[in-house]
Amino acid sequence: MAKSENLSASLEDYLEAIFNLAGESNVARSKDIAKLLGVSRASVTGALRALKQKGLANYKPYDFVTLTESGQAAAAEIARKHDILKSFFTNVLGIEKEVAQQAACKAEHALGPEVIARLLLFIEFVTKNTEKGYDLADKFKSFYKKHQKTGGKTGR
Amino acid sequence: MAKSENLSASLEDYLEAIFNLAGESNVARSKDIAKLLGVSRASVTGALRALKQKGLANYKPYDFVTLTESGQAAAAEIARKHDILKSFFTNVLGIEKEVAQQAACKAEHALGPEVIARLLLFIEFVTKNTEKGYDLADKFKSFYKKHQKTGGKTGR
DNA sequence: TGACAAAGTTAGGCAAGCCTAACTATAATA
DNA sequence: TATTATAGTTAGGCTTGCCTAACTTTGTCA
Repeated sequence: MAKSENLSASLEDYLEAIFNLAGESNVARSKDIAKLLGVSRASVTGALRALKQKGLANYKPYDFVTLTESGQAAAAEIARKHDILKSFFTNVLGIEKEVAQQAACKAEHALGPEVIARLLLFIEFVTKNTEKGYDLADKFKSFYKKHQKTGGKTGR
Repeated sequence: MAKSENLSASLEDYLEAIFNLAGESNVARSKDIAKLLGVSRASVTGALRALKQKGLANYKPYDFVTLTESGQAAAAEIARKHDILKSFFTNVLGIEKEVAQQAACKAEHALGPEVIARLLLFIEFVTKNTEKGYDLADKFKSFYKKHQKTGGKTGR
């Protein structure tokens, strides 16, 4: 099983992009990957070769891209984590979608698997607490607003 | 004022290392920086030149390193954030010190200033909640333990 | 003071990722 | 089917950040 830990942050981005594109339209075109990631088509070619070499993508020059089984699995796992993180960033921290997405993409590699695992759990915990009526996200939002007014040093 | 956003993750690490070393012994030697960051002395030389060029370090070949005023300020800010993050990772998430330190160092650049600012605020909020008797960290710890026993998919 | 060790620097290389420009393959249509 | 546009690839280059090996400077001590 290909572990995502072997993947560079950059390759993870490509993998996730392919996964998402393939999910939407069943087709991942080089051009769209490039656009989605804001990168040149040439860079995509390089990445595809790398993903193929790692056994994550079925790649033939001048053809559509699909993910191998382990590529699928890795991508799904990456996407799952990103979604959780993103929702924490947006729903709890109140961050804008775009920014949250970006941050979620980079988080795993930066923080490392242990911190991420625990953080995901923490988010789950916070979410459950919310359901029970102790709405942490809401409470935090008031806190944040108050903090803004009183000119907290942490805010921008 | 030199903003830390202009600094690469790597240079931030060097800056913080110098700051910490200088704090302890008032002297930052190339050798110690190298050791602290797990990097060759040659790499340190390169980083010092970069920091000087950015006006953050007073650097002369074959001499000790000190930080300029803006270097000090930037380093202090970086260190402050790292400390907060680290304490969240260790105290709330229950991550090991070393790992937490590493993650904290990389977090800012990966997550970006907005997410970090909000996250620091969130940590502050959680901490305050703790003081009021609703000990989130503690509650999370039980949650985590329970989750471990029941074989959660998010855990390691 | 002269020789040696330690600290620091320079030179040269490597890998990852990105770019642009030029080329090739594919597809679409007159 | 020949032409042309579009997608994809290749070639060559740049930057960042790291490395090792060899060299220089500095400091120590006999």
